[in-house]
Amino acid sequence: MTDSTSQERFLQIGEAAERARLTQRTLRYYEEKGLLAPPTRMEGGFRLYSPQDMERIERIRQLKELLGFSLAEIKEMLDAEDVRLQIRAGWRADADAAEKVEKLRRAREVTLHQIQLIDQKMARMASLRDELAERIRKYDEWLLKHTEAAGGSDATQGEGRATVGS
Amino acid sequence: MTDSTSQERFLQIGEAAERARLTQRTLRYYEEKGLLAPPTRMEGGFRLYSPQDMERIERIRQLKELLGFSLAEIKEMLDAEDVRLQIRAGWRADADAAEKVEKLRRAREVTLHQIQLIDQKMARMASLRDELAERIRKYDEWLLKHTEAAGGSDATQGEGRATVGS
DNA sequence: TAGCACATTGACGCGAACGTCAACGTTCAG
DNA sequence: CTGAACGTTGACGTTCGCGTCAATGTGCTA
Repeated sequence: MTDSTSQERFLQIGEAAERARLTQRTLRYYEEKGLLAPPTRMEGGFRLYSPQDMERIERIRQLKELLGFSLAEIKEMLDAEDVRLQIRAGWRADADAAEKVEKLRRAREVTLHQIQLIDQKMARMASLRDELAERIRKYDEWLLKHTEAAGGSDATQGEGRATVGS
Repeated sequence: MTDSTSQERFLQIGEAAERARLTQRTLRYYEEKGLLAPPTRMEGGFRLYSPQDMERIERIRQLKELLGFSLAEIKEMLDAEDVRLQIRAGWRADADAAEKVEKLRRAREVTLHQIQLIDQKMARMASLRDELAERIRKYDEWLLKHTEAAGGSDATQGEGRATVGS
């Protein structure tokens, strides 16, 4: 098995973009903006994205679409986070000590801050959700009143009983 | 007391913008784009925002900042949702019946869809959160190793034991 | 009645985040 | 070795969501 399904190979920009659900332009743009490190190239100059690159691309999408950060903000985050990779690499060849510990602390703080932001957002989203769910209940109430009053044929599209939940 | 504290009065664009944490330009822009119905005016032409207007403005902010929708998307949502207000108003003067029930169904669907989007987002955010929390644990692990190894003085800023949770 | 803060419309400007050519080089199957 | 598919670097264009004048009108105070 030479791994035909998905992971663990280097991808050219076309397939990379496709898998990431982004455009080639976007990938190049991210690179241009320093969000993505310049990927390795083939001899002819074609970009080759490693699985790690793909991971990072995915992270960028998450941070952008899910949390709504600007690319500049995302860059900051990833930059701070990159300590991780520097660790995996030749880190034990520790030139100086305390500085790296400090970097680690920084990275930890950044990540923690992200978590806090997520928690805040989720809380606010939950409360908005409640508001909307309540609204649904009102709609249902009114609809019941009006449909049973007008004793009509109730055969509009089969949307089914979508659960709203707590 | 003629209500000096906050609610229940009409505001000019200056104060309205201030309270909403937006700019006057933004409010006018929203109006221009149809997100806000043209508010009432003073005789001279100055805009006067009602409490309901203020509510709507707040909703727009929520949808934009929290969920990251575009103004166009928000407009759609609010438009569909406006059935609610048409209900509160002279609705019982029902000219025709089925059409309004249909509008209600539409509004319900739109709201339900919003809820589903929120649920999806929250799920993805939760999983991202988990990932980040896991990362924090790794950081702590490494930090422990490196600080106990280098037998250092551990008195860097009092960040405290920030809980990461499950 | 003057003066100043506040508002109005119109128009142009701007940064972010890409889209879209154009002109050209690379890869690889046949 | 040729052709189609794929990629490369500019460079200019576009949309969104406002910012920022400028010229002018309004509201209220003194």
